[in-house]
Amino acid sequence: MKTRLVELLVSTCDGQFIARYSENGLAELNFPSVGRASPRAVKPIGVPTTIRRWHNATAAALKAVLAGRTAKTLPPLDWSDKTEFQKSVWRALRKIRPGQTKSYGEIARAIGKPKAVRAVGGACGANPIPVLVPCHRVLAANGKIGGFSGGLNRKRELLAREGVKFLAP
DNA sequence: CTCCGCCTACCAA
DNA sequence: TTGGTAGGCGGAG
Repeated sequence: MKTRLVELLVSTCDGQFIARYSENGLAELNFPSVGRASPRAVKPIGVPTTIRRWHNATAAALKAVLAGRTAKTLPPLDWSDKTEFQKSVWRALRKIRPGQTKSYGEIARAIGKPKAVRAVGGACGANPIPVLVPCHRVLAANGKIGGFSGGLNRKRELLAREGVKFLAP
């Protein structure tokens, strides 16, 4: 169950990401939008202690991944109201280490649905917590970069920082 | 039910 | 190699 989300910003070398928390954990992470931050984002005061702790973890993890390193700890992720299929895909994504990649087909096989390749792409596109749930580490079967809802340039950049080589689209 | 998508394997040039 | 494409599946409306 997810009602009102608490919005907090994370300032990084790439701009201000917006993190949204439910009572269960981090529910969404948005890439910095062109322009200024969401006016709805609040400062980390008057925020429940639990959420502040989660946010500290989010901020540290985000900066680590943006630098091409492994996130030591993640806050709890709120995937309630998501489908089982999506959750299974995202769980599989979390097992891919920085610098490693898998193809959509490999993810499909990993979750026991070898033919749901395209649907895996759909779940990646619906990932509400990019970067921390590393959908950018999924490439097309031919070694090409594949797609990315956050914009291919971001995917290229994230992969480059992890030292990953890929073929042109 | 229909339509669409961060895919793939396959076939024709 | 490159380009076109049918198959397959989950999600949204």
